Amino acid sequence: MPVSRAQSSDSRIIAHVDMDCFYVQVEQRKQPTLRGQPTAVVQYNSWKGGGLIAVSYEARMFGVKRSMRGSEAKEVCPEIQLVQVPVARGKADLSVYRNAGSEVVSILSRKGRCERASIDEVYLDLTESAETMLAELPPHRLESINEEALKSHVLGLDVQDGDNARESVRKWFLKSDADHRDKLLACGALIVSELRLQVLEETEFTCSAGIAHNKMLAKLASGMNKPAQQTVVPFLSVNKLLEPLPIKKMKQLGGKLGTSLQVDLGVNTVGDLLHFSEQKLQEHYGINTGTWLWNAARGISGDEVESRLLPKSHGSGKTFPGPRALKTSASVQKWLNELCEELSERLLSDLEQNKRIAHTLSLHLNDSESVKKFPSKSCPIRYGTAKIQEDAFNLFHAGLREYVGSRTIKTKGNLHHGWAITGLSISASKIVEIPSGTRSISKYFDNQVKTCTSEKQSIDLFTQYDADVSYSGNGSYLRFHSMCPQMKNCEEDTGNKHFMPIVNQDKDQNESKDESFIPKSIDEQHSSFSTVRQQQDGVTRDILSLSSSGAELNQKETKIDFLGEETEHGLKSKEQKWKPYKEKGTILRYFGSHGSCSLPKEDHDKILGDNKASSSSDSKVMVDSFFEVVEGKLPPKNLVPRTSTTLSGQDELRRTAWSYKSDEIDQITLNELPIEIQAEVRTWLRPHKRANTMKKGSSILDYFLPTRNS
DNA sequence: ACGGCTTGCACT
DNA sequence: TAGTGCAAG
Repeated sequence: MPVSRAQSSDSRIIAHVDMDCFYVQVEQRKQPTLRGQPTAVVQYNSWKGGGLIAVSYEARMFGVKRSMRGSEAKEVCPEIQLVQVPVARGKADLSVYRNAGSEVVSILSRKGRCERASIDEVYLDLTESAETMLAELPPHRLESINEEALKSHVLGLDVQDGDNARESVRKWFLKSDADHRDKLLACGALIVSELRLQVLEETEFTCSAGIAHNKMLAKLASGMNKPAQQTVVPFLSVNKLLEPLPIKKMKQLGGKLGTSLQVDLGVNTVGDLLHFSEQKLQEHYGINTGTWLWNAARGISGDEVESRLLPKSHGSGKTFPGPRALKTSASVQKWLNELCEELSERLLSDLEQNKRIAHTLSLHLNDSESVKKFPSKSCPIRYGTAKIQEDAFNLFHAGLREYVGSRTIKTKGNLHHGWAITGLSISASKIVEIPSGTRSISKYFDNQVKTCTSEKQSIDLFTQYDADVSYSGNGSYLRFHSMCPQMKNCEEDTGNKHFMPIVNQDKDQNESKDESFIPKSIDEQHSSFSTVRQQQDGVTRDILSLSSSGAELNQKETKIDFLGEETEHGLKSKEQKWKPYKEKGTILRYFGSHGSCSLPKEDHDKILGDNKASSSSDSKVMVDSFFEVVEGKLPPKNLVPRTSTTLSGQDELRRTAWSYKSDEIDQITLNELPIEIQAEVRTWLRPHKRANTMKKGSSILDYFLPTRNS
């Protein structure tokens, strides 16, 4: 049956804040003479004046639109000022805008829970702040309401014109017998108006905002009165707002789904959508989307504001339209190198500034020449520009082989290999924070990374690893897989998901001739690896630091699995793969702090699915971990071999799991650590709690199911 | 033969 | 999971 929870319990106060033509404002701040002038930001001026990506409101009045070319804009608005996006490494560089966005976020996140939704938008959950305000200093007790708040647009408010508007807004704010939800909204609007003023004072940027009872409505509202204004959506005006609204104006319905609603169901406004039962919508669009649509039409959205001030991934890409498409391996490599350089730089600053590490590197390509899509590829990330470049290029070859392999192709001497890359992008995802207790460790990392990249050397800074939080079986455990370049005799590990592509050099030879691409020899690659290995004489070498946000599960103990046997280094194989690290005589020494109890699976799932449950004060202990790879030593006594109950019998034979108790750590072991880390580890060995960063269940249904059951 | 470049999320 | 596709701005 229809969902009822959101309607009744949705007295949250949510704001959406949206910077006005943000890139333009950033440029205007840099160059104040542009203020007040019709201005647009363009990238790549050479072809038809470049493409517009942001347009000032003055320019919009002339009919200038985003997606116009610079020359078109000049036609409709001759006096328009066109500012170019900075270019670095042959591509647009958006870092100034990203940084400006961060400035804004740091201000807007002062009140309530803040979610950075894009480079220039945030959502705020102001429920608590609004409730506090209402309890302590409700608007009707205020002597005055600030100007900015008085300029609010309150939907459904009877407003004549001119000065009257402000007067009725004031009355709305001061109304003491208003609906409780409206009072909270009023508080929210006051808070938002103050935040917006702070943004203006501290950054010189204006923004617009919407204040409503959920994200969807807040977002809708923030776009209604721009620039530099805010709009409030009282509960009772929701229906009037939505009914006449063109379906495509709703977030998520601006694309194919919206078109389908129009074409297939004849739905043109949100009001039209009301005539369809939830079941009917589910029949057309599936259970999740169907329910979502049914709710959306009624202004219901359980979507929560996530607490997140930083992006979840970093990417760098470029298009090579039509004639400029990349047709040689060498040109792809060249551009990949540029993209990887940018990405690496951004990863490094994320590490420095936010103590975060990405885990996955992905490559996406577009090929114009064929209907068939070029496959995306990913692998574990290794820090250091050269490493990233190398891995990216390997990913490209892995994709390429798959791509051309599946189609008949006559290559011989033909520069046209049957592909032409029109889009190239590389991205880093699965970014996790290094636990706060490991600051000095991250610093240690940090220095190494810098050293490495500045010397343009390929040093294995981060030995590859894979943190695999397993939720299956009885009780959970953490599994760490150390990774290294695949050498001969490695057994396939079915449990591991990351593999580097195979680089078949025989196959590449044609290309190398044609395109002067010289593949790095396997020996070379190995030597860079063994350089590090050689240094590993008894002392700490490769240090892996890992925080697993998903690991905020209760664990009696954490077990580390590592796989088997040392591999040969001097192989002459022409193939290289990435596979699980298997070292004979290698000890993974592991230190961790652990929770002290375990949960039955249902509770376990509950925590995973419910952000609030685990962020509350009774949240369970976070598992922090830290281990190093040291050769030629036996496990310290405090590493007790165990058999993991979740492994199959065969795996049990191959794997050894070590669990560790923090109070049994061997001082000698500790003393082997770099001096600056020792103290840190000692404090860190004491169990401590950490905020949960676990995402809420993402299915739309998840938002509503809890109430259905209750 | 062009709207470029980034993000995030749902689905499978 | 990794890979694909959609959507937004």
